[in-house]
Amino acid sequence: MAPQSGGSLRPPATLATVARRAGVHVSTVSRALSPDETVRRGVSAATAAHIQAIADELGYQPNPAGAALRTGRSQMLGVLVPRLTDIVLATIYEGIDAAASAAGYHTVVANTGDDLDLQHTRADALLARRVDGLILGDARTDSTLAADLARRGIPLVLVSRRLPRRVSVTTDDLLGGRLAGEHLVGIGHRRVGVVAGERYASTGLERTAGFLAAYEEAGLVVPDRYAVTSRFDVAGGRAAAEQLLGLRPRPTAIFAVNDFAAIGVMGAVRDAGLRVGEDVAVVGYNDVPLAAELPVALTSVHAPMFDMGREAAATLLGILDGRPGRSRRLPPTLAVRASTVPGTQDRSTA
Amino acid sequence: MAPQSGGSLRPPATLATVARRAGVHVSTVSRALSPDETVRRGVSAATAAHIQAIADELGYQPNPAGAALRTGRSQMLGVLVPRLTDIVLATIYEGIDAAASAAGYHTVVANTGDDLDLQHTRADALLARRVDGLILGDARTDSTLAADLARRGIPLVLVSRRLPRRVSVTTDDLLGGRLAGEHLVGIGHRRVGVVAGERYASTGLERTAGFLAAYEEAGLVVPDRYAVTSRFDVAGGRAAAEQLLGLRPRPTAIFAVNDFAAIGVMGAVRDAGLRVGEDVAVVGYNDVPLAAELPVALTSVHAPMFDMGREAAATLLGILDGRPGRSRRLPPTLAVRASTVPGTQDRSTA
DNA sequence: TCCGTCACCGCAATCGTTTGCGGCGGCAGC
DNA sequence: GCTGCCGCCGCAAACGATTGCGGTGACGGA
Repeated sequence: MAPQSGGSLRPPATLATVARRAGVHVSTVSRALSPDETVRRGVSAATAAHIQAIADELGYQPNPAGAALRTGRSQMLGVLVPRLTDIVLATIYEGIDAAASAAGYHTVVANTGDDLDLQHTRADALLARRVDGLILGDARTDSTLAADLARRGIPLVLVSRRLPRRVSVTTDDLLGGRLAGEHLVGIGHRRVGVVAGERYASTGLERTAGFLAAYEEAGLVVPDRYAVTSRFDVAGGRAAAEQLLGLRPRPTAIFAVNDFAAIGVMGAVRDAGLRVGEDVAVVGYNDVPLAAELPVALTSVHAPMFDMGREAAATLLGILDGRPGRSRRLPPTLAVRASTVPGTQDRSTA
Repeated sequence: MAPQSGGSLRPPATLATVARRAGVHVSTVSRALSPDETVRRGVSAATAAHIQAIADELGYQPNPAGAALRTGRSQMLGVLVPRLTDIVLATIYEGIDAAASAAGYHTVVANTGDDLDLQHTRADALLARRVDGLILGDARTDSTLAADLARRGIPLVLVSRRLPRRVSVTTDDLLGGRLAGEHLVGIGHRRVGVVAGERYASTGLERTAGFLAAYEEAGLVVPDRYAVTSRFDVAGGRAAAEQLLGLRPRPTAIFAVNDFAAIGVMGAVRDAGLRVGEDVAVVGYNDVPLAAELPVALTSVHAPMFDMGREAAATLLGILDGRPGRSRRLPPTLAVRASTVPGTQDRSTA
């Protein structure tokens, strides 16, 4: 292990070092320095202060290996994501890490690329590291991973995507899809297409369902072939949009369940010689920072990604403390921009 | 600690468990299961196989806390980045993690937001976790952090940004800037502007220097006021570009040391009623995936971000093994697109 | 037959922390 | 003055893995 802050190049201070200097037993030092207040009460205020001073002077930092060995808890959380280069997951992860480190936990993250085998492999690697719990950002409806982990008693919280009987923190994707649908209905689009994302992700499924529900309630039905699955990236959105734009009658608006897919849609619209916002309206989902910066600013369902991460971590920490975990669906809002209402600068329903 | 893979809900198997079942001493099990081949040779092939079989059957996973306590090494690397939501750093981090996990190491990452205090705080938190070494993705020329860590003997590698006397893995930013400059010179731009990034980052400084050198060698001098500092994000690029476009004579091309700044530049160009690529050429740096997908595809200096991360991790692992660390500058290439040569689909010098 | 060599394995200490238990005072109550 | 209580602290046993050292047995050579 690397030399620590205690001094230039000597071995880091331990409880024993502090104890010797303070003229007390290591157990007393351990108690005096405990974060747990009830434990700290086991030592008098005077000696506690004395020990604290010496610990500071020596730059004492508890060795997590020793603590983990004794307590059986590593103070680390594992996080699985499809990929960290996706800004949505990266933002969620930042929220997770913020909440975790505020509680004295560290997080270890791993990419799975939405690959079924890799999910298991990476989860096992994290568990081999003895993480205290897991946050899954890549739950798939066609995977047994979450169920397996739950059966093994691993403290577990899903984020971003949901699964039937598991604790999860997501946006209210049904509502988000509905917001998008109501918006397009409201501005007069009667023939619309949906870029629905991967069929194994609850996000795409529910956003699509909410969107279609809004249309149904308006008495408009969206034929099946106007809703196509897709990858979540730019290329996926582009391919799906090309398919939709080939339909007759051509849709006058397209809802993509993900901003990057929406960017792909915009590209396909341009390539077809049509104008985004004028000829074809486009709505995305998540409202990533880039959405407002595009040449034609993208109307998007705003999702509180950072908050989702924070809540997910808080929920998992609660479970580790023995409190029951409850699923939450954070409310999305709609940010209307030029891709559906040309001339709009930026306004947001909130 | 969470129940492990060994069984449904019983405590995870330990060396002792395996030893008892195998009828040997724990030390023999430890040796038989060691990743180090020379250690493994201390036990006969027969017993090793027997032990291995039982370990597999029991799903034995070594407890890292025990190993870390004894060996003094945690098999964890700490990584500091400005922010993980920056796809450049996220990609570099993926490279780091790929190399680290292939070598049996885990990585712990922390955001510093390029904040001087936070850099120290987060580094200390990582060291308190007893990481075996540190990779700094947020080195600043005006910070003493790297020097402090080096003085304390912490194994250290910089990535993305350089610092004079430290081991680093970066792209050859001087060359990258030069490629951008030579390209613009070559297509006839004589009056150019530079969005130079933050003055504390070697990336912006060297990319700018390389760019200016290319112009000097062409006998063209870029006046000081045509090179402005900026933040690295879209808004920063936009603000800087507004300033540049206000100059007379107006530059006919702008080089931004970062793709997101370049996107901001493109926005400012449009807002000024000019056409990107036609009236004002724009060049970015890094060649993030989005660059090729923009409505006007962005010419950009391609940087091997994933490889940088992988090399940085490999270098740090080498240092941990006692090998001397050597700095590397990976060669960038230029991807020419429509933002400088209208009509270009996509071609890349490689 | 005896000794030396070597391969294989066990012994036990050690890393640093936490925590149940017990001891030792001092103080109050009777 | 004795007993009981309680606040404060020390003792020692864990937790799980690694490793220097020494022991045991087999085997070969003389």
